[in-house]
Amino acid sequence: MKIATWNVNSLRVRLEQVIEWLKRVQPDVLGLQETKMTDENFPASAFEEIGYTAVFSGQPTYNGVALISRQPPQDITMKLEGFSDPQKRVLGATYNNIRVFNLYVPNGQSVDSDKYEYKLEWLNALDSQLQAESQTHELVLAMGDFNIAPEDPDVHDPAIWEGKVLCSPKERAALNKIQSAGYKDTFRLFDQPEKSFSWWDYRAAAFRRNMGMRIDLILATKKLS
Amino acid sequence: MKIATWNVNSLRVRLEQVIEWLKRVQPDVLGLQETKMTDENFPASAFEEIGYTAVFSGQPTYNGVALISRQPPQDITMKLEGFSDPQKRVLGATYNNIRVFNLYVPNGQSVDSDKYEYKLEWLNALDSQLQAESQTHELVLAMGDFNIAPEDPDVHDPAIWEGKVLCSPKERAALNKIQSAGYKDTFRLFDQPEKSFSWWDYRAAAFRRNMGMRIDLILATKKLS
DNA sequence: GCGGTAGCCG
DNA sequence: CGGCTACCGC
Repeated sequence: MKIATWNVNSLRVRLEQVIEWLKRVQPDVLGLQETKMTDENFPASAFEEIGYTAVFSGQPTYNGVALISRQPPQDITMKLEGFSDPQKRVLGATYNNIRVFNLYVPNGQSVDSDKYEYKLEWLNALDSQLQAESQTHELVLAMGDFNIAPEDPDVHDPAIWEGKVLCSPKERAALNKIQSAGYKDTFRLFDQPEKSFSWWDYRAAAFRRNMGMRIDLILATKKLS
Repeated sequence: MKIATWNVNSLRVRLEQVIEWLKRVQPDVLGLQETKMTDENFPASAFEEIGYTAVFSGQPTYNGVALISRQPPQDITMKLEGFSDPQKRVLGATYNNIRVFNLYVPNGQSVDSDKYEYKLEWLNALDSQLQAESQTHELVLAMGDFNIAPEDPDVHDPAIWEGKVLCSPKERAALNKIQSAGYKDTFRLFDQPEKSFSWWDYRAAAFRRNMGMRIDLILATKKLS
């Protein structure tokens, strides 16, 4: 199984690149975040034409997630249990006995904002969900844009980012709680080059200088990892 | 002398096409309307690079006129005498003893709007200006987006447009007044194909069906015409 | 910086 | 519809 995650920041704008990437890389499952489109507008046929199935949970302007897969998804869920949220950030589905969660964790804006509190509550609900899932499924995978850099090696300049949103202790503690319940950060199961990042801020021309962070993660239960 | 007029609806967006057109057609003078840019942003160097001089009178978002020419402009004016107007719709300049006015006549929106009254007042001031110009210059040319279809043959469907803005009697009377003072509608000095238009509404896919109007005009004093 | 929205104008 | 201005989020 080949499983991947991609924050597309508008699927309408990025569709052509996503289709080309799928044709080239041929993953079994691809999780998309920030599709930024309603379900009525979702370009399902573009994926069908190249042999993929899509499930999606979207809204206008913000958020929106999708799972693109070779096999049809089963037991689809679009929310975190017991956490009422109009924002579309969760898509769970089962493929061949692997329970897959595609997640767009709230960004949190800054540690002193309401959005940060929402992020922490959301992560708490995610922890509950993933704990429950690992009770009922041996093979669980949780991937997506976590908007958390797990540790300092995941940050281009830890001193600058210390305590800031994406790196703050409470977020990292929330992620640690999930991990200590058995979910492994799969990227760290193997040796990796230094300064391996998944996100670079548009605003600072950060990509050119590799001033990035690793905030997109694929977690997996022990058995799966 | 080859003289032309073009409502560009944003010179920033249309610049490349304007430059290519100038290189191909090589007019002596080109009047642009709806440049939609401030003078600070005007791309004067793009014209200089291909051997043209530009004068311009712009504002943010709306209106804005420019004259592009081989020869440098003389006796530049940017207003109608005795008509105070923050909107940048007028550019006059002299080239080789030809007095040229580039005009973006107000659209008027609808005959029952304040903008229609403004259009009529503006046209009255234009008449005064052009009368005065023809006293002091034998060769006067007034071109641009007049937002008036002079006569029914200039309208794809005169019945639909009867009495409406762009065709209403008061506008046509204002234009007739200018014409009867000696300014000729140069397009009608020669035989022309039926349904020759200069503008088609974006909104109704009007271009595809040639549902246009001739509202962009080049008027010239008798001696010049 | 690069996505998105909404409203204004012609 | 296709420009514009604004603002929002990351």
